[in-house]
Amino acid sequence: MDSPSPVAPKPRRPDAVLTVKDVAAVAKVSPMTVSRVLSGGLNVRPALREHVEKVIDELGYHRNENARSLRPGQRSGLIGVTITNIGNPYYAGMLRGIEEVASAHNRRILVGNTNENAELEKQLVSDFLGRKVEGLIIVPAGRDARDFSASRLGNVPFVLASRIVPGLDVDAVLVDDIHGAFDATARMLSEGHTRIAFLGNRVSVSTGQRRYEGFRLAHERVGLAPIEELVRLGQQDVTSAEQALTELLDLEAPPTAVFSANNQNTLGAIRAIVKSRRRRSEPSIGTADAPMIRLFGFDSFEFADMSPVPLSVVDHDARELGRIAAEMLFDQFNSEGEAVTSRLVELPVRLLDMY
Amino acid sequence: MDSPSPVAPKPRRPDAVLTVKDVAAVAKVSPMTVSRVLSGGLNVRPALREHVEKVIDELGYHRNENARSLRPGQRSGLIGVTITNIGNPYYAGMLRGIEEVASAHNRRILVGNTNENAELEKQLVSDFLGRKVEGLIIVPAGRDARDFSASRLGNVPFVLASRIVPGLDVDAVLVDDIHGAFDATARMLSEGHTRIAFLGNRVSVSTGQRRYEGFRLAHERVGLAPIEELVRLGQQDVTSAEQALTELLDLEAPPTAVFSANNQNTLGAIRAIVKSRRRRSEPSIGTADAPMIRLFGFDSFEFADMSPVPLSVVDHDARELGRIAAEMLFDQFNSEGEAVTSRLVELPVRLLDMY
DNA sequence: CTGTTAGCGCCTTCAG
DNA sequence: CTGAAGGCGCTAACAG
Repeated sequence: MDSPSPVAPKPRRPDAVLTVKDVAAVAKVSPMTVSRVLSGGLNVRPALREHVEKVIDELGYHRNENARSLRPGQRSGLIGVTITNIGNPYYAGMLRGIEEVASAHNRRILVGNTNENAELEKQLVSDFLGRKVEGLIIVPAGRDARDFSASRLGNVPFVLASRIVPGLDVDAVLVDDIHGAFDATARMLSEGHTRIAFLGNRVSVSTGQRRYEGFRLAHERVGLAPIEELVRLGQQDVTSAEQALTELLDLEAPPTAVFSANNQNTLGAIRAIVKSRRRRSEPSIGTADAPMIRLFGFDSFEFADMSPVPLSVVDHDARELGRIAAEMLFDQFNSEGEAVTSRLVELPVRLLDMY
Repeated sequence: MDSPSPVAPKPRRPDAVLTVKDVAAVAKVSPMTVSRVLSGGLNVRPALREHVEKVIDELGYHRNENARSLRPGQRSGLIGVTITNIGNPYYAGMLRGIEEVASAHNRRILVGNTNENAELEKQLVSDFLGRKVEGLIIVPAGRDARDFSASRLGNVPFVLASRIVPGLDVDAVLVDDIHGAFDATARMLSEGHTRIAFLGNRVSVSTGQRRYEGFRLAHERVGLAPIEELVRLGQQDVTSAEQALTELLDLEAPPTAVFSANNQNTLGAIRAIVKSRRRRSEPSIGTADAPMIRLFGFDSFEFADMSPVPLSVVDHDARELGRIAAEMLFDQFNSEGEAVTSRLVELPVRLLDMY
């Protein structure tokens, strides 16, 4: 291929990585001069600086950031992010927002998937701390506040994203779950629905709890209460959600409306509705004889507007949530040692009709 | 100076991060013993080991991995991943696959978003190299093979994922675009369709080019050629795809079938078809008078099986693609200096009928 | 089994 | 403007 190599670098070992010394040797200057050039070359004679820069480029040298961060006062430039499921499009959006802000602050992100496993989360955090991350953004899988104590976290600034941990008073950004669920439910109630099903995930997850709370409060406001036999919790995937709603639709007195508290449950609900109508040979669109069930889901998803079932969603921007979480973290960097009142941001939602 | 206080650790500066020395001082052993305990404590008296472990835990000490990786022969435990758009669910799936394998090998991942920007990509890679990543997995935004030369990449092992760079002979994992498009097209041809539209994105992206090639080859095999007026390239979003197909459907001799080369185009196609039938007051299902147009799309999506238009897809698993890319990278680690024949893995696809 | 020494790559400090 | 010395946290190699 191409090898008009003008200068033959002679690293000590053939496979060894280049160091400032190697560059210095080739450029015939001291390592210190190379170091200065790398840091902007403010106090270096312009001609020399250019010469050194050329050598750096020719050799393909990259400064060792790890060694650099070893010196006291130096920052590692790393932010640790742990997510319960990176494959989830929702968290992908969030990650994108985090990356965006981190990049703008010239930081890189270390990403770990906790798979909803608190033990794994602890290990990842510990590893990240070992890599001297400057801060952490965590979608908590664990529910034990002690695991997130300042000492366990090496006094590193951190922010909880999307979920909170009970009893843990720290910076966090959440979706406004309660208002979102409240508004959606209130709307269905105002449309005349009184038998509204609730499909949610484990209440032990803070979002699940908060969304159910909004659902309950909306009923309370009009002097009603959720109908227990129509409340199904704990569906973590599309299949179990589909099954749950199928069962409800087969009841003597089925629900006339459904609130699904997250994507998986919304998708399952749509499938259950479509299949149920097919099974009963009902038309795919609502009619006087066979009115379409009212469906409201928390969180939008890709192609929600292509849903075969009319659908409204409580929407928000995961990417924005990620951005805010990251901004909060960088805020903490700038207010070292100041008042430590923790902030809770609740990202506003909007109701969207996808039909 | 200070009286022996057995419990209270005395770090040099109040906010300084703990080091092995601090632990050693509190545990009343040498730093070396602490180091040994941290590395598994093989040659340490069990009682002493437990004592040290306890101190480590109480103090909340975390070993500095950056300092550790400074020693020669030590690995950084980092893999760099650059992706053109982390927010894209497709790449989120891929990232998950990568993380899964990296984790299994006890490596962490540094993730960067290149936003389809070759310059940004170069900067990210350079930064990652500075952090001494052991390897790189890249979804290339750039198309200049020189940017990926071994010297530019610091001789770090790397793998291209999802796309290739022309003229760059390195390990890569791709979807089997050509066969996928070929098989899909062949099937439509065997069903009797001869006027098949093609909706694709920029041919400059390797996947776009390869998918068109499969489309062309399938025609060639039966002695036909793609009909140029039915080929529309360059639609990057749902709206432009919808518009492109709408135009085709309004031709004197419209296509009887459509091959859409990616998600965005498939969704646009579905919309165009649904609206076109509505506009002409044709029933939403195919009839003898108004037969449904045949639609085949590359890549599946969340609601494919609920499409209002009968649809087949060329499906594959992005997570599996990520896994394979990571496996290939770790293979390279294990075959340092061996034969450097680069491997191209083409992930098999499967045709699915979603009706 | 435990401790001492030295040096990884870089940059702050201080001399020249 | 340039260079030399020293030390960041850690652990191989070598004592003891």
